[in-house]
Amino acid sequence: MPELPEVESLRRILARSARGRTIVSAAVREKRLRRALGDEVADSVAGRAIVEIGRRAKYLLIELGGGMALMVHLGMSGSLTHRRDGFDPGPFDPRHDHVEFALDDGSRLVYNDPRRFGLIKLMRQAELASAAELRGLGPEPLSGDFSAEYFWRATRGRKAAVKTLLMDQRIVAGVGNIYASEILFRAGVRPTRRAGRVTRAEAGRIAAHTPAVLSEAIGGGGTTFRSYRDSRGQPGRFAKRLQVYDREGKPCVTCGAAIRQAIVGQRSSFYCPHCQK
DNA sequence: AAACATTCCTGCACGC
DNA sequence: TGCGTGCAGGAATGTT
Repeated sequence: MPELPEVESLRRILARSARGRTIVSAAVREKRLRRALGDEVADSVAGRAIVEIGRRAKYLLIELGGGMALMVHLGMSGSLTHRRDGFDPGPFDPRHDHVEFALDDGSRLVYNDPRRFGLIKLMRQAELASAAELRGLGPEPLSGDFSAEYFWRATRGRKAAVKTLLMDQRIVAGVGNIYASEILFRAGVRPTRRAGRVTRAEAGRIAAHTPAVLSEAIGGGGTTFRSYRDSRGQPGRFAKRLQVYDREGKPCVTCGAAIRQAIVGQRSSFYCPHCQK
């Protein structure tokens, strides 16, 4: 679920609902996430204000008072919900409410993650830029830094499938499995194509459609494929607008040909055999 | 019951 | 030969 659009939607909602609040206390019920949570996290965040909510790639960056910051990654199945009295838990199994932050207005920020592939890490704000998770990330696709020329250069000589490179966080930050298929459909390039064989024009279309698809998805509040919910517990509305993902055998929205599925780099990929070369 | 929205690690092949 | 890089495959895990 959580690729860049879902994390950005989350960031925007939290910036309105939680920024400026103070964390009164925190409780860690399960610290075995992708990496074990440090024991000091709960005590260290208590009393700190939530100053700003940022994002880099698929990482949510919560700036706290006193020069500290929380780095949050949702993995495959994570969610961070802002709950107050009357919050409908919906699909959230309370057994997977692993970390909870109580805020000064009585609301709670709850990190829920059934598969525990996610990450919560407390660090000094000054250390963020050099953090192992963020160092080495490619350009942000919505910043304009992910240009046609850049992608063209990045693909030269590469034998891996173009979809694999589009999902490589070192090449461009934030594109995951769902949006990679959507971007390549709009660009008219098959996900299986060797990256080194992508033409300059195709690289240009991919670079152009990447921010376009991601922006549209953010506008729709992200994509709910199975269980994703935003911080208010709402599903994303972009799933209705997916043109190829999870549509194997269904007609292409452009030409009517049956959408095909292929495994590329271990990941399920979808494309139109007629529109994508 | 096979598949899965993400990332990290290992091991092999290749080229300089 | 040795080293770095690219790439494939698998692992982590619970749910549907």
